Amino acid sequence: MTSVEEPARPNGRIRDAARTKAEILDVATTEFARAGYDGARVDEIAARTRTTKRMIYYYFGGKEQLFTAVLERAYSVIRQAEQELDVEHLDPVAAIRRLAEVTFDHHEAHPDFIRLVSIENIHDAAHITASEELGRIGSPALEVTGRILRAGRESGLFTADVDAVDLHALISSFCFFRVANRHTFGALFGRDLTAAEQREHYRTMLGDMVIAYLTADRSAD
Amino acid sequence: MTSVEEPARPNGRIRDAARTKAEILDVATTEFARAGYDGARVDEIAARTRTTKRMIYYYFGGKEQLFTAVLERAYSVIRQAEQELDVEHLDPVAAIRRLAEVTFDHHEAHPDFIRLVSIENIHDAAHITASEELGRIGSPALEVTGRILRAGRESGLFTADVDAVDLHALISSFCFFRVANRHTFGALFGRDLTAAEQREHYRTMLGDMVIAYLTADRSAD
DNA sequence: TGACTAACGAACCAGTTCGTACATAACTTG
DNA sequence: CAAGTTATGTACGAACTGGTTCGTTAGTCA
Repeated sequence: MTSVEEPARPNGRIRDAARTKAEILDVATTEFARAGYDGARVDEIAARTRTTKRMIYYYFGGKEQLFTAVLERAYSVIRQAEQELDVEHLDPVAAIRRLAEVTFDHHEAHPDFIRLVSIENIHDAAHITASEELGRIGSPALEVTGRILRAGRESGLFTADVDAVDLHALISSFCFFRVANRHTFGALFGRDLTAAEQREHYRTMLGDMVIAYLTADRSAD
Repeated sequence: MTSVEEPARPNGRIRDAARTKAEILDVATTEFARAGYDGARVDEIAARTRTTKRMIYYYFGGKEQLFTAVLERAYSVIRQAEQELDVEHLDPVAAIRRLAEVTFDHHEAHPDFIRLVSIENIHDAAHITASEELGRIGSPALEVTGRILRAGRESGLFTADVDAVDLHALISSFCFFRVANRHTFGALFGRDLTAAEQREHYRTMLGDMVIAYLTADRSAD
């Protein structure tokens, strides 16, 4: 997520709009993810930047718009990762398992993003709803998923009555919960869902769960 | 969650410690769930009460302790619901399905609780960790779940390698995600996971998923 | 019944927080 | 290189916010 490279310049006033803007976004992402929207302090974000609070208002307009910009960039990262998804050459079962694994890995790799999503939900997705940019992006992975599901159903492998959106919800829920709720879960049940040595266990568990669900014998129904 | 009954008394100063305390907790629960910890305002909580801010500090000590008290009460509600769980007379498959349904229903019925859990996770479960009361309560349902799982495995019905805690995570994740992330999910994918007409679909989906996972044919492994 | 205490209310305070007014320096372009 | 534009830093303030101070009243018990 850190996209600012140090130009290793001496200090003194430098004019580099792109760098300043990107640096503010980087710091703001960390700060909002750490403390929540209301918990985050504009002064604190500015202080961790090589520029001043003035620039936050100059480039983004205010705290609210800054948070929206943070969300927009965070979502664009997933969209990009999804577009690189290459599973259509696999058979349906392997493709879905791969999709689940990619989702799992992405959640694990971006805990800050998970926190931002939690925070945005506490605010009833007000910023996403207001953002034109976020309204336009669907999810590139959904179409791929839809095609795989159709192929799996046509070949008789998949029996479950779900569409791509439902399947996405099912996969995401497990990945999301494991990262987002690890603190309360750990405190209450004494198990760290994100412990490194459990990683493979949960990754396999997710894949098994999804495939078992999709391919379950429903002849008794 | 609303536990304060109106005594229908005329106004003027009344002395009722229990009522005042409970009313503060009720209002604080709503307010924290609505705005998050930092977003919630002590003045606002007081204003929505029939008493004053002074009483919040008198009874709870401060904002932080008030939030902890809110969490403690919210968790005690589930613990109680879990203790009323009566599934051990059912066969393993029916028992687990029932467990999943009860969890599903509880999440749906208590969206405020879900929000509080999200909020607490943003704060790294600091309050739960600090609370003695919350440290003591495990989860009464876990032992029941463990017995069912063992019975299912002994009878050869269940093949999955999971314990009660993992199963609880699996079930909770779907129920939690559906409620907690409904706003961002709805905004991005145009589907309201909590729409009334979809309720049965997702409730069934959860049960099917859990049972399919637990009973999947693993002879090929 | 009168003294004591738990419960309560109004006003206030000190520190914080978002946002802005003003000044100025660094590039760009004619 | 002069004039204009873009980018940047400093200082400040009005409103808010968690927490407290001080005083009062309702219940209760010797």
